[in-house]
Amino acid sequence: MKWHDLTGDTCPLARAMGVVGDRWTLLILRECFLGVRRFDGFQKRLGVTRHLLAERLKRLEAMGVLERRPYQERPLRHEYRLTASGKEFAPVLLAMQDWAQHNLPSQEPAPFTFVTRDTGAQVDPVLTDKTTGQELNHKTVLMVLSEAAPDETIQAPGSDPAPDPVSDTGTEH
Amino acid sequence: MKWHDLTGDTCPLARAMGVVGDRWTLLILRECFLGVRRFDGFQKRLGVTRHLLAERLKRLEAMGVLERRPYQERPLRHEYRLTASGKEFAPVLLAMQDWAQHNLPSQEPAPFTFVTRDTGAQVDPVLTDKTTGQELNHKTVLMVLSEAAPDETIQAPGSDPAPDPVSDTGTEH
DNA sequence: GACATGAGTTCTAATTTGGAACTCATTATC
DNA sequence: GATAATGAGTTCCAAATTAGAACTCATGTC
Repeated sequence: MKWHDLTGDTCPLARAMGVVGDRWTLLILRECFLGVRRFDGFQKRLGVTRHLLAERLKRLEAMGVLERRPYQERPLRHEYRLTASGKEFAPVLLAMQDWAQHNLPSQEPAPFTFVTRDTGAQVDPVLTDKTTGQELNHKTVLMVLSEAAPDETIQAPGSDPAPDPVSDTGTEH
Repeated sequence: MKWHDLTGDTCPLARAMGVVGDRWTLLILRECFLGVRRFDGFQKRLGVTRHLLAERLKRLEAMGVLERRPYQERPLRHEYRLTASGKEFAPVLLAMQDWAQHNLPSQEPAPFTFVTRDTGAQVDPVLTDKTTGQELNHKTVLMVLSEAAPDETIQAPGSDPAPDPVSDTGTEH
């Protein structure tokens, strides 16, 4: 499977991987949210090679996540900014940061935080349902195949049929 | 920069990239949430090479996201299950799926959906603050460097100093 | 004139990924 | 009893991607 097969996949997560499925792209977006806009700004802060950075910025632009716009002429220079689509990526970054902070601990504190714009307080993110307000996590939400053909249903063959996908099946709590 | 430098980074997002920063790992986790647990199950559904799959599963286990446990002896066989840490990844997957569905559209419908376990209704995710209930997005949240040294502050040199990192600075709305 | 800045591009070498075949233990089939 | 089939990898080579460094080009500064 090639990289670009992913961007046309029917699975939204696979399409997302076609955009941010590498070690650098999400970090580039992190920098965007921190206010970085220029090529050398990204390059110096991330340490990514100029080659790859150019590649990634081009792809993010092609995907509509960033836009390239001139900030001066003579010589002509462009900067990269988040589009509306790029800005909507903020919750993903927040959720990912929160997960990593809780599950991939580090000695050092994180080099940045998310604060609310009005009060400046640090945020404590939780995913909820827009209509019911219910918290969304592995205990409350189930991922289901939409109309899978019978032979496409997932099963653990043998003695453990049709498990509840997310919950445990075994004897442990 | 090497792959494994990321897993020790002070930035949680960089550490997260050390785990899911490639095209396959997130899709492997997707399959886990759909109930897949066995090597050949992942391999057949994803089309990933056995070589890489073995690599990735090993890494997810090493990172504490999956655990490998025997489900039979003679011959000894193991299955892969989400750990508590892995299950906590659900909101990230949900946020990512939601973003991709809205921002990387496709002709075809998604092959799966997230529904609530109690009512079976499709979820409509939104990230909120646990204490205030405020919606968290690019309009309400700011990403700030924690105690950056003066020379480390990010700035667009020249005529556009200290921009509000996330909002627009230009004349457009 | 020599050096600096900003945004890339080009080149080669190292690493990672893809594809396919191979292993090994055990069970099922002819 | 020999021959597949299953499940979970491993091994090998070719192809693609990434890293690292140097180079370009237009302008601006000392």
